[in-house]
Amino acid sequence: MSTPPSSDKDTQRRRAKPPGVGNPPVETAAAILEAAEQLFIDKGYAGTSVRAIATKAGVNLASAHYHFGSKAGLLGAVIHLRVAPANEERERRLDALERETPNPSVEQILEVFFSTLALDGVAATLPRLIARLYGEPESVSQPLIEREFGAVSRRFLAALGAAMPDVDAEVLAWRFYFMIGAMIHMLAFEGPHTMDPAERRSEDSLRRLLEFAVAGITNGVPRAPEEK
Amino acid sequence: MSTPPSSDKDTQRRRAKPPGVGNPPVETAAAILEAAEQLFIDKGYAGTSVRAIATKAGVNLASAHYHFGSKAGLLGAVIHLRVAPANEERERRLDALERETPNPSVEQILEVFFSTLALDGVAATLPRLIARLYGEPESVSQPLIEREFGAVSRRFLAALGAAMPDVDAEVLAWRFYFMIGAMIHMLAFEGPHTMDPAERRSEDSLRRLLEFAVAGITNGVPRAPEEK
DNA sequence: GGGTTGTTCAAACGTTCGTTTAAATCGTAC
DNA sequence: GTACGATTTAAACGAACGTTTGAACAACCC
Repeated sequence: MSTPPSSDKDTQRRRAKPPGVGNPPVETAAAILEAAEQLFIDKGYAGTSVRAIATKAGVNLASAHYHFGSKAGLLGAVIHLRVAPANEERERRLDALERETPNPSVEQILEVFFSTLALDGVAATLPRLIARLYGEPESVSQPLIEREFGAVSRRFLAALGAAMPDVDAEVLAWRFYFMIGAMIHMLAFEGPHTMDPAERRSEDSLRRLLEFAVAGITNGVPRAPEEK
Repeated sequence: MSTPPSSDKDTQRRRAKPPGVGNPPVETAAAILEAAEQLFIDKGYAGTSVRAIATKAGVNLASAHYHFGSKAGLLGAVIHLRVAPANEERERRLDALERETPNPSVEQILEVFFSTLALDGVAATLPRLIARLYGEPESVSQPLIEREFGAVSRRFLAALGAAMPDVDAEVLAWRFYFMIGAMIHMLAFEGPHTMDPAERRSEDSLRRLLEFAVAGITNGVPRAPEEK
């Protein structure tokens, strides 16, 4: 059952092993991560079995525990693999914006925040992965969310606060938090028209989301005061 | 193991049966629904076992299948039990608004939409239940979402369209959909400050959500044209 | 009373779960 | 070539899963 037939029938499985040639260890771990990511997205964490991951990756069942310790550890690794680079890029772009523009507008800040959703390498999976993470019970999701998003959220919240000095910090935090909800929702579920996952990250969708978010965050007063 | 000790120690369990006195059937089904609802909220659908539900409800394991056919059927029943009354009330209130006000504003319409979140009898559980439902894989959630929310969503979308005749229908649908995301997010997760579940439905939270939604839906042009 | 219907019960069905084990196999350094 | 650490393997662990079964039980009609 667990020995795949000699004919590797599709691209889903890891390369068929030439007899006697071992695979570099990194490949097994990478294959597990990739398969786990896809399945977590499609079925959720509780709905995905380690066996299904191992089968999809074309590796032995025990390899998942060997490399990642446990199913929960595997989830953490999958999340971190995708989220960390995207967040680093987010911060890098915000740094650049603040360097080039003395008083960046809310729209500019949010554009940076959303732009990473369309990054190559993360765009194909990250958004839905995040959305799924938020859908898990809080005991699973909360520690990971804080670990992965805590710092970057505070960073952007501070930048928005600087762009809107008249808005109370707590009020702003609420609006930011609603905005996150709108984003997660767009990434996770079908829009008003049926969309395939690629469509969900299209320029068009992101532009609409940006427009909505700017209006909500500024409460319909999009222009930052020219001078304070 | 499955026979509870004679001392019914808390309110969680069904009433201890006086020997020889059968319970009306409705009580068993209701106890199952109540327990299932709580567990689906806390652990999600895949994360909840029928055994856990039966134990929490203080009923036999087989009763869940007897009354609801399957675990999926039980989920459907739980969702419908809470959602249907809330949606009926939503439509009733919208009817009343449209009857009393010739051209209701976006804010008035959204206030009606959100107000049912604070209804007695549904407020304690419905919001988190909805949020959890949205977190499940689409194969589980999508049919239920369409069945339970399809009609009422189209109804409110039409009302919003009437209040904003200048806005393209597709654009409005997107904004409505973002708004749903913000709502779900607020109901499901901790806000910018740690909240207990009751806090999530407080007047304060709903007011902030309403403000955000009005700004987003109108794109910062809250006033409907006085006359067209 | 007997028969019928609806419900609850303990027990078990086969399957799948996350995890562990111990042997086999690898590349590499000696 | 042999010893060694790192990795993969087949197999099994006990537990939990959704579901089914058939007997017991309660209440009602006649």
